[in-house]
Amino acid sequence: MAKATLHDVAAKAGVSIKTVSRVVNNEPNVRQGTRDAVLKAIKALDYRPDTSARRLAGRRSYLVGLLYEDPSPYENPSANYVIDIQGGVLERVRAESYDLLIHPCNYQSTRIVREIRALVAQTRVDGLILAPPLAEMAKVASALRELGTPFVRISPGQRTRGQEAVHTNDRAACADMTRYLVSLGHKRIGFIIGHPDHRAVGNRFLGYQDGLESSGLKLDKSLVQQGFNTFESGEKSARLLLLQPNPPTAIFASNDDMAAGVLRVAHEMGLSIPGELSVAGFDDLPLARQIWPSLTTIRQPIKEMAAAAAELLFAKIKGEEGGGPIVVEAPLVLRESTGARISLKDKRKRQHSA
Amino acid sequence: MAKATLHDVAAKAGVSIKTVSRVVNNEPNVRQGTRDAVLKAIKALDYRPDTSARRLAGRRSYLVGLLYEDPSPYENPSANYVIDIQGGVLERVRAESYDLLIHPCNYQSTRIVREIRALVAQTRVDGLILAPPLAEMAKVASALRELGTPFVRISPGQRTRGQEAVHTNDRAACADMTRYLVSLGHKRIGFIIGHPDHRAVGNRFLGYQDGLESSGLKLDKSLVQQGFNTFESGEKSARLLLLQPNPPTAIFASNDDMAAGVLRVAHEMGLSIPGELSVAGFDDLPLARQIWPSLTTIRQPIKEMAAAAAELLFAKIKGEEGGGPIVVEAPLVLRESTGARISLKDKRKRQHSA
DNA sequence: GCACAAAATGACAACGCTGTCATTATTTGC
DNA sequence: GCAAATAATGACAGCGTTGTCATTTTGTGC
Repeated sequence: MAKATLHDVAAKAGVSIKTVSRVVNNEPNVRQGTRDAVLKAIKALDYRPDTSARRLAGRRSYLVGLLYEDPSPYENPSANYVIDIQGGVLERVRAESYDLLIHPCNYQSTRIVREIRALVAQTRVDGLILAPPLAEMAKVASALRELGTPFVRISPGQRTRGQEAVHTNDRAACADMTRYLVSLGHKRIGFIIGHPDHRAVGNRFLGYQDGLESSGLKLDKSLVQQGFNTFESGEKSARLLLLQPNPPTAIFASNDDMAAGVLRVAHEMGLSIPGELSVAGFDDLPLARQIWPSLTTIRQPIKEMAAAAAELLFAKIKGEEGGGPIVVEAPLVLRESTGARISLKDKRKRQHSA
Repeated sequence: MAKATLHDVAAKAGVSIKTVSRVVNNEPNVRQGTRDAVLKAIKALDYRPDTSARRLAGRRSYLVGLLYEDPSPYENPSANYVIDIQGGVLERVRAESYDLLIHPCNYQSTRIVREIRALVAQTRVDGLILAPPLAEMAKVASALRELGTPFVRISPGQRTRGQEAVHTNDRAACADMTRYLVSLGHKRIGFIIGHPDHRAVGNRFLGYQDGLESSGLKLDKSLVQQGFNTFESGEKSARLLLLQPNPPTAIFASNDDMAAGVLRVAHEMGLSIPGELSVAGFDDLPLARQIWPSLTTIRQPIKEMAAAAAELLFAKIKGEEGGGPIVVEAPLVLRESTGARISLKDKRKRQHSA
């Protein structure tokens, strides 16, 4: 059975191909009766518009691009993150019968803007979705604006021009986590800052500060280390934090990979967790459930964010206004790596009553 | 600057568009001088053939599909695996200026064959790359043969019809790993079999048996458990293995996720690693370096395999014969989770002091 | 050199759709 | 109820390629 075309449908419905085209594209000025007849013919013939023909004839490409940091090099962000983003975007993209063009890249490359320009020029994508850390690169955004290509960013650091981005409430969630640690009895809570190029992760540090403040604790700079989102940088920061004279009793890392690094160092040092050290992360990677002890963290609903971003992008492509920025809730996930602090004095009573 | 078309190039080179088309597609019957002139014009105008137009006019779609098991559900195979596959395939696909269609799916779905049929019918892909476990589904393969769509499989279980697949030497590598464990002094080596639907992983069990045999050890069925490639099934199998009267001193899991599960159970049981229990996995996921202790495993060069698969697919699409199946080496990676066995005497001392 | 085969090139119609504009129904206003 | 306005529909030319087939050029054998 050969593939049905507009002509087949038109013949079956007794109208012209242009009318069928109008129905398919939801254009106005088609009588309800005609529309129904066409719809019926489409269904009967299982007609699907040919994307190549549409691309060739029309102004649209029925293509959206997804730009993300290539996770294959070891030191780069998690594959799970990218997979979830792809999954969320694919879902929406398919629903619109668009195609998805995946494009892993390297945000540090000096040619990144040229690369993106070339991508847009060659593929003629109708729109682009940017994942961090590309989402927050000003030069990328301005290049795209100049090209007139609609785009939506996932978790950019700042909320300006909000309606083209999807955020999580990282800051508030981190404040909550910090207060939770305080509620367990911790007074010296270490923090590992995320990669400086990744501002959304920077907001997590602000949340930590908020949490301290609202708990009546002061920020102690000796308890804060700069990490780089990697497992290894988590290890390094953990050593710096734990080997000082008055080490923290809890460490809150800006992401799970670094938290996993902290856990590893703690194991090496023979610290019991959470008895002697509580550890918290952010992201809720699969890893968080698989390491030992399982990691208290904050769940980032990545797939949903990606789906929301795609939704937003389609609205932009269709020229719809408003909708505004989308903020998705990131809930705390309490697991084994955090617990009541055991000080030199016995605080086990507390544990029992809690 | 508007995009250059065949016409522009033809005008500049002083030939017809058909001749330009011939040059672009490397067709025969073009004089060298003409070819050079056209090539020069192409370069000068930075001409790139329009994929949509090609798809529409020609028989080819300049599209290859990548089918893999959706890794988003928690219990499913690793995201890293998929990312590496995508990376390897993308590399080759771009080099051929083809497009890549990613298609996560669910191999257990009853409609999987229909889904793939629909995919082929709608997108008209020129070829397909199948990742496990879809790579070894007979009904998928036969449906594709029937449709006449070229395809290449990555790590299918068996080596029949080899020239359309890329393998690793899993069996030999697992035999090596087993012998390595024996060389450390282990005589009771547990094994966790992979998912029964994933035959390539089944070969690993055969390798384990080979290794035992060549070391003069007999297969003890009480030391073998059936796993399902997941972290959780690794935990479960580990408990069954370790809680029996005469537990193994080493456990070799068919993949890293399960090995991570074993590690976790060992921690819970207070077993020191590798002192009281050695653990080995297979895959060398990033996880393998991040858990504690780091995992001895076998590296599967997934990205290279995927690139090789794409290469093979293009050869098939072009109708080239031969080349045969590709086998990629999987090297052992020795880390902290395996070590010399501590004798019964030492073990007792330790237990007492602990 | 000449007839003929083979190689090189070109003309032109698809491919399946959208955009433009002309044409034909249907309302609307008064 | 009639002209003008508006809604509904259709005819047709591209979009940038490839495939087919006709035409021209070059090469070959004798």
